[in-house]
Amino acid sequence: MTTSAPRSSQADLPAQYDPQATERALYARWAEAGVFTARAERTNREGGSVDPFVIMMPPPNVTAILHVGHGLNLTVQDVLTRWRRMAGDEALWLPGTDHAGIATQNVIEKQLAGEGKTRFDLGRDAFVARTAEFVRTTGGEILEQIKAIGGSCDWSRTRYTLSPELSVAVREAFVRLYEDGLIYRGHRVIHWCPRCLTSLSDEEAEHEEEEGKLYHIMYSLADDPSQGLTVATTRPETLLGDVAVAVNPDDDRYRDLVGKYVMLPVANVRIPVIADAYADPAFGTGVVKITPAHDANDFEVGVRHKLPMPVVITPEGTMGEVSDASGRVPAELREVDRFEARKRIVEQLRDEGQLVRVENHRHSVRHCYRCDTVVEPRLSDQWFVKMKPLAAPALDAVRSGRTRILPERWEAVYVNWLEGIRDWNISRQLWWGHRVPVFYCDDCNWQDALREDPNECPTCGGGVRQDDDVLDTWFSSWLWPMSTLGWPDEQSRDLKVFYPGDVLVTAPEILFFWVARMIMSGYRFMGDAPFHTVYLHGTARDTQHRKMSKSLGNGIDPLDVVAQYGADALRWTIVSSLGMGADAIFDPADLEKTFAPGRNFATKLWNIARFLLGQAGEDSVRPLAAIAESRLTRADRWILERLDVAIAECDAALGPARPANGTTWPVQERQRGMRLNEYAESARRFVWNELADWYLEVSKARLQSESDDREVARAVLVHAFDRALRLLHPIVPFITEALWQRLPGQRDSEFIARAPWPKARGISDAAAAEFETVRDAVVRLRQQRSAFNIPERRPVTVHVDGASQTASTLLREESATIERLSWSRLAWGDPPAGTPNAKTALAGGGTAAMLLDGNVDVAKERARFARELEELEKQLGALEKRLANPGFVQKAKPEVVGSERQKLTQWTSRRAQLAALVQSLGGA
RNA sequence: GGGCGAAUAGCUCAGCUGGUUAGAGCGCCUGUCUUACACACAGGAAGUCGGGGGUUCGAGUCCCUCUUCGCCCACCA
Repeated sequence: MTTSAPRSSQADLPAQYDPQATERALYARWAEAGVFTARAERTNREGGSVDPFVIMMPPPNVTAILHVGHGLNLTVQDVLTRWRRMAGDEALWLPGTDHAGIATQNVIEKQLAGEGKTRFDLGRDAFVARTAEFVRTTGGEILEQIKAIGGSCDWSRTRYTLSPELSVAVREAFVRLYEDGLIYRGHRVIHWCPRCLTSLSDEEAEHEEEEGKLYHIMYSLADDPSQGLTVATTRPETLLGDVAVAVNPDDDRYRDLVGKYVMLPVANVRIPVIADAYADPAFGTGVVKITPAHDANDFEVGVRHKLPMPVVITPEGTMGEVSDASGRVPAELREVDRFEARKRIVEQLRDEGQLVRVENHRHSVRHCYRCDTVVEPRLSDQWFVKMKPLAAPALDAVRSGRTRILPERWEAVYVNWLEGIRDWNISRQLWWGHRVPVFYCDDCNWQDALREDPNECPTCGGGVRQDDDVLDTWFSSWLWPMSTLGWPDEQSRDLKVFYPGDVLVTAPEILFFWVARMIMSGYRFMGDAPFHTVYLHGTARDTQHRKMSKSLGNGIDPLDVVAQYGADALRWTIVSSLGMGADAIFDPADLEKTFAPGRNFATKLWNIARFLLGQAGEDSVRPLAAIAESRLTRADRWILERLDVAIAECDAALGPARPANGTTWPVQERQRGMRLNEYAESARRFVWNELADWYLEVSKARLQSESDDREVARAVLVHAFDRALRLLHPIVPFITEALWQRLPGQRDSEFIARAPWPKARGISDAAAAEFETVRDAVVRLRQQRSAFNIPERRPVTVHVDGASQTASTLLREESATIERLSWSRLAWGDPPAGTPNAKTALAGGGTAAMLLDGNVDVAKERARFARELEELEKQLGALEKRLANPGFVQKAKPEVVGSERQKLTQWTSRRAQLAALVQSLGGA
């Protein structure tokens, strides 16, 4: 053994960890060594022996710099990926970005507006080129941000939804669905954003509750102006597009009027009174105005009754005679904004005495999810995907347990949505995106969806033109789990090896937009779901529980946190906050309060390493397996057992990585795992409260000795810390890697990032439990010192008496440890006569009574014990009652009853001890 | 309108199938610059588990109800 001074001491390591100096360089080394690159040949899908573990990163929008919500999403994925990589899987976390159709186009249009231009000034090609250029820089920045927070993505497989490769996939999917009759051109009322100038899917038009008005308007009978019908509407401006008023066929009030005509105010056209069950007699007046071109329900009525469908609102949201509306819009209302027109029309109705009354009316109004403009329902021609056939297998996936959704409650939401699914409007009147691959010949009316651009019309040889619209951005996203792996090339190696993947990590907001659709496309094109687990994490919110957003200015820039506290601190705080399904609350006004715990934890790890390197030295240590069990002390056995417990808890919290049978989640496993906060807490408790607070303190004396026991202590210490670093690496990858690299001893990998995940030793013995007694004794002595204000450094002698034989032996054997950790000296037997003493006692299994000398207040101490005794009596009474209860003994689980009995024994003896103490201290 | 979730220490939250004396971090109080760490150490105070009712031998945990907050869905003209 060596007694020379360690070659290196903690002087090498400054007192505090500096993430800035560490993180970037470490990341570069990982990347250079290809640690994050998935190797297909190692997997059992290609003759290798290990399972693949695949996570597809939800591609961030190229427009947005990352906020802490992204940080949360990415951290979860990275923790899982790093965990599985260490656990032996061939882990693939595939990164990429999303071209984000509307969002990106809006950004560029805003830029142009600043220059006093519109996209039409540039023209389509120039606009697309400019957007692509913008995306090149922002997209790159995002990927750098992911690296800064430690994301262990496989950068060799980075993808982009608008890349040539993925565009091929998008086109293939479109053409296949078109050929299968699942994509069709629909003429109907859709959601239209007058600001973005495009149609939106149902999901993109979000409901918002608003305080509105319900206007009651008189429509006079055409043949008898003295009579009329009162209709109720929230949108009077649409009356210009009215083609009928509807009453319920069973509504006696209006039966006689069906078939007659009314005069439409303002527009002054005759429209019929029709009978349709859509009119609800109980709502308003029971009479509905029918505006087929500007209301989805009215459109249905219009179709049923073969009514004309005049469009009276322009794409820009102003009033106008767009189609079939000749003579309906008065000249003074043309080009007037719809909300201004509403005011004017109401005024006019009031003036003409047609406005019966106005009442307040709370209702929800749809808004554009990108710009918040009130959406206008408009009759238009759009491309739709028929969803019912796609939804069926996706429903079955979740019902059967092929794919689970966590937290479980979202499964019901998912099922509910899919059961009522409606067709998906996929065409957008934008320029930024995948162009609809449908071509037309204006000469012979030929039309088809094609994989390759045609030069001429295949039917008549005439010129062809491509559809002007682009596809919903989600039409590329929904293919992500397969397009990123090479689909539609069925021979693609990555596709064969890494599809289907494992876990999808995202926020609940895009369950419908994205998750459900990926499952649908997975079944449609690959015949299987793309993942077996959907983990929906909470939303990042501020302390007022408001969603963090750019507009509210309450966001946190993860890079700020990285700069101030380090990536590990950011990740630690995030993971600690990840209760299953719970939102994560961060305080943007107090980063210190929010992220200091993570930084402090990193510093703690750093200092454990400083101690280890300084006290234990960097000389090689024996592997634990080379040390005979008999050489291990109680403390050694205890910390090794605690390590086993920590490993077991971490494994249980993270849960099964995949269903046991590989395909379907059994009921008992379906909700297990993915408790990242519990995993973090277990690991933290082990390394801080057990390893650092106790084992390390206990080892100090041994490490300073020159006996062979020093080598044992070094071996155990290094082993335990090594395993702790491994357990923590997925959460705090940088500092664990930095420290692990310096650890003396055996290396079973070049990087901790690829080192094997810890396994429990599975050895447990009574000696480990005995250390708990030692710990109890130390704690009790410290409490006494504190209670009696005896300074820590002041030596006191503790006289032990009344101990049971076993406890006495144990305490004698461990007295050096107890003395050291409690700054006390143990002596056996009664104190010298005449010393002013106070009795005290040790807790737990050590039943020894002790005397603590010094100038202590006997009465005060007696009172303390009396209080403790009183409390114990109460608890003991309840316990005795419970154990005397036949119901409990018969019905409770045997192990519960057993532990209660054991407790009774312990408490009873403690009671006797306390009673004796109180008495000996002069108590009544 | 339909559905779902939350309410536990001053703050942010754990507490998984009902069963130790309900836990953690931060904050607070007392002491300590103990040769790894004051971003730390030791000790401590602090909770009628939102209100009410019920089931049970036993309820923070299950059921009903009320209150407050939040989310999702919706063809409330």
